[in-house]
Amino acid sequence: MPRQSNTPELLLDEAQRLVQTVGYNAFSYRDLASAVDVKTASIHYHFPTKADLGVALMRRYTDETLLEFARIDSRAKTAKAKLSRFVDGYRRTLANGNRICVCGSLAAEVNTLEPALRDAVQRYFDLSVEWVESVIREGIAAGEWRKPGPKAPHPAALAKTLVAGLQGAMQFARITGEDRLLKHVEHQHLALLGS
Amino acid sequence: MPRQSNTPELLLDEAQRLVQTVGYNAFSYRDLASAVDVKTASIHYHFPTKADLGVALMRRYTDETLLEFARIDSRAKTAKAKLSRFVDGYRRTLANGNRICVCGSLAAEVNTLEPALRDAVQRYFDLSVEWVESVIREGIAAGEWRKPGPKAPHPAALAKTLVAGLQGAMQFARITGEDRLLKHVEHQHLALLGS
DNA sequence: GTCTATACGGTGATAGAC
DNA sequence: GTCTATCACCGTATAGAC
Repeated sequence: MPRQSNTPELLLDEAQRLVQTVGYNAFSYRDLASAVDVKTASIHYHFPTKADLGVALMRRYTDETLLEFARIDSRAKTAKAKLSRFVDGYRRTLANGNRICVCGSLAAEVNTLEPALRDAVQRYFDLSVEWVESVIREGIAAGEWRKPGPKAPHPAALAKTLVAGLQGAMQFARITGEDRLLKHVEHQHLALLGS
Repeated sequence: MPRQSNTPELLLDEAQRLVQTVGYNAFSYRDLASAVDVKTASIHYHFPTKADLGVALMRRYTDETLLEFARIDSRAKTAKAKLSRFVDGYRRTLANGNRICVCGSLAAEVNTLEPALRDAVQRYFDLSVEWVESVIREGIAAGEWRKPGPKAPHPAALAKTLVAGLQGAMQFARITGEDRLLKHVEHQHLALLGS
């Protein structure tokens, strides 16, 4: 995904990297300034407050994720393939310098965030779960997976545990060095669906 | 679990509460001082640096968790009951003012932590997984659950996804208000074990 | 759009009196 | 053990020149 090389985008790139590696509260405008080679005053010109920067970051991050959902929907043929690509996104994030999901990071600091930023994080989780749940229902409708019952949990529950499980797995994996955890989470959910 | 009301313990109580609600980087000695009604200089007397405070907190937290594992081992009869009590600990934490696990919080900030503190977090995860895995193996040996195979994942994988899944579920639940997520994670792992 | 200069509270930490 | 006083630095943020 190629991005324009203007200052705001470069700032968001670096801000995202820092959120994913050290957290939102742990980086400063000075950190961004030195990385992008501008002065902090210039950052305030583009993003008056840090909350503005955070909201802009979440907007871009959410848009890109929704775009990836659409891309997966249009290219993957089976529901299983869609879930596989979905999980692969997390794997690639982790492989990219041991980053975790932007929202997995913000989730831990949620009580310190501006309301607008907190809302954006919640919305991201809602959108992710909504999409995953639709994929699961699609797989059931297509006969790929069994219907909810005594052995198969409901799509709504599976969607939430998958998203939450992947977030937890990324944080766990970053610390322990475990590299098969995301695959385990994926396979366990597939097993619960009967495939 | 009654605690002595001396200053260091009160400071650790408040530090733990803050780590679990806002994160390690988001609270200051001033926050602790006002909560415990001492001056920041007194905190430095007990814990010279913030890293010392963090390490002391992790030591106490880990010790209490190991004590709980021993308590569960001695009181719960079946492996299923042990896992249920284990998950209930997370549920109680979340019910106690929307707190998350100390280590789930620190995990998100791990790249900003002093090495000694980071090591303590990793050790906590290792100990948790180790205990959960032993419970799972015990349940399989006792015939409560089926052996690993094409349908049942290996104990090592299940132990890791359970711990990571519960951590992710707490963070997810705190934001979305979802209150059945921990139960879902527990039930799904039981289902994968065949019970 | 970017800069220099600056304001000003927060931060971990220390010295030394009691 | 706890206090007052103080430090040097870092944090977000702003004013105004270019």
